[in-house]
Amino acid sequence: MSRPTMADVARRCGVSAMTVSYCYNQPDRVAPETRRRVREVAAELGYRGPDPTARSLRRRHNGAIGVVLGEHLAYAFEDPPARRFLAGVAQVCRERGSGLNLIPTTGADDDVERVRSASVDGYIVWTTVDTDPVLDVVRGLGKPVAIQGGPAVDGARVVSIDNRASARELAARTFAGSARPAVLSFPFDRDRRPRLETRPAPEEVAFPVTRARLLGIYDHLGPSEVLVAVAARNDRSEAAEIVDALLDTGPDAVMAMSDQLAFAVLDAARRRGLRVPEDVAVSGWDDGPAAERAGLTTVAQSLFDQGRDCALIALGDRGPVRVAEWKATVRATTR
Amino acid sequence: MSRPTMADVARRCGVSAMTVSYCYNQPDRVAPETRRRVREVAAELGYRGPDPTARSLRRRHNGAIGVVLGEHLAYAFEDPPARRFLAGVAQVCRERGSGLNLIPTTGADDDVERVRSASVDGYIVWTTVDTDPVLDVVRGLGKPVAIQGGPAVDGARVVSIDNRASARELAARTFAGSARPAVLSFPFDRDRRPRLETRPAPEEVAFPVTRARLLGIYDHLGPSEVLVAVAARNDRSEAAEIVDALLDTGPDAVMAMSDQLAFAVLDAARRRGLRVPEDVAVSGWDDGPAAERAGLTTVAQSLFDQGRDCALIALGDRGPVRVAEWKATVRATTR
DNA sequence: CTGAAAGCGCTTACAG
DNA sequence: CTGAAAGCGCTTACAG
Repeated sequence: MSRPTMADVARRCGVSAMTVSYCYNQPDRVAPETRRRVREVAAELGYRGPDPTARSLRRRHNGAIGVVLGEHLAYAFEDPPARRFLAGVAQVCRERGSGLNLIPTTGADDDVERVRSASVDGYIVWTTVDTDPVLDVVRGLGKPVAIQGGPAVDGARVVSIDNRASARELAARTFAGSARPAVLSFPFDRDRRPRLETRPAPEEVAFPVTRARLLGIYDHLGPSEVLVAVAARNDRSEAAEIVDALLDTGPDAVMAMSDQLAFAVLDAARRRGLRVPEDVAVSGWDDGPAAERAGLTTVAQSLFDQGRDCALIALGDRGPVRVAEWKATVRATTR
Repeated sequence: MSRPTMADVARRCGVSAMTVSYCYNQPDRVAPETRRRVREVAAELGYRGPDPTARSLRRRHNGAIGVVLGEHLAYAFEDPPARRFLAGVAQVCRERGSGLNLIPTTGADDDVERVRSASVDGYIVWTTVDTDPVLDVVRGLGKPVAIQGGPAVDGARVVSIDNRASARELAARTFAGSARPAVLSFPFDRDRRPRLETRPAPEEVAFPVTRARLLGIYDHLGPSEVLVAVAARNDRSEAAEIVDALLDTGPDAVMAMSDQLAFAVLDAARRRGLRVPEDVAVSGWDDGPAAERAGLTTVAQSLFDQGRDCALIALGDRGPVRVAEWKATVRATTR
């Protein structure tokens, strides 16, 4: 006999399997003496408790949520906002005794199958492109789905700040008195091709969060021109090159779509001897711990709390989705 | 009918359940026309494929590994070495189409049950204390277990560098010409009480990695005295206070047990106007990307590769455990 | 190329 | 306080 099963313990013990089951699940229902004997035999046989998979099948409940990250997984451990978000998810998992299943996807064919075949009770999708096939899969599974940031799709609940409104307000702060405004944007789509564009059309942008922020910026700017640099990813050092290209055009104010990207602008400004905010105003998003230290003007939002909210949704909480809070935090990097 | 099952599809299609099963698992065995009809009916009914839990039970295989982290989970996303390790684990998971289950433990009573009831095929335990009850649980489950760093226990395979040998060699580099050597150590146990001790006994140390490094340092020092500062955790800013206490004693060389802790020493040295290495030599462990930038002398090891190795073990790979490689990388912070 | 049947290991509503 | 039985949804070796 390899691993002993509940039936083995029951047989050896002279009781029914259900009595053994109750010993683990509702010990109070079992006579103390019986319980003692069962535990003894279990120990003797090396039985360590009910098989989790069989239990999940029977109970129709896995005790785990799946978190879909549209990136190589190292990303989840590198990107500061993603980390804060996941920390929030993890906190709820702990409170609820739930498991946390990480499901990285990269746009490969097997993504969909890997997402579908995870034994989880609900899904959290980290913000992705409008047409991500993973969205269709998770919606059709009859399990709760929470999406951080967007896109908004039927059968899923979105946890996000109002990106457009926050962009509008931040633009007002960052571009005050600016003659040559510029934007350092997240990638527009999964291509992640870095580039410089003049007032790109919002329809070009496949990531809804990025699109909404661009729209908010346009709301503020009206019809005026604006240079938009597109970073390959949310990475301070990797953005250095595109930031250099942007600063070569001589902007006097740059709205970056994250603190990390804003730091990349501050780094480059320092290298060039530009004064901030006198020569160039800079702002970001997220208000991570580093933003305060750097005196960065930024949109504060709690990715941690959004992680918590997503986890609660994925675990089946019904209540209304509360719109995540944000606040423009004005510090020293803007005029 | 809530979610349709395989049997529903079969019935509606006029075939047996096993034919439907084959359509998903070995499509070639099914006649093209039958396959087409099954897919059609499945789509019509909203059947999205075999239930993962039922499949796991039947196949006796979950397609997932559990990673036990003896910390609040935010840690996994904050600690640089842990992140590199997990990135390595994640890479193997991707290659093998396996799931990745994060199981944070904090020493609470329910730890053991949460670990036991994860539906996984194997476990990875991130280095922990000798007496962690989780070790006994995972060993008794009849599933492969890999432990990063240690402790070494029966029924589990350890993936680690030779910490004692690396400490011996690093001590030789760091303490060359030193009259007042000191150590900035990881915590000794789960208490994580920061403190200053003079040559603490190795038996005091419940974390085997920390103990082995201390032993290696003593190997080099012989019977001489050495001051050991114990940090609460592997965190650059959090260590500032204990580092200050250490520097107040005027050491001329500090071996820190990680790059992060070494940076904490460099930070404090800079604040005090101490020259490195002239006034105080500093070294660390891990050789993360930041170490090279800082010119830090450190023990290079690939936590990423160790993550890969642990994942392969947890997935059932048999081959001999290769001892992880390390190399003392001497740069500018030592004499 | 397709099917009948057994069984993965458990839990639960119901009876006694 | 304990048990007989059904069933969670699937896969597989075997037969035809």
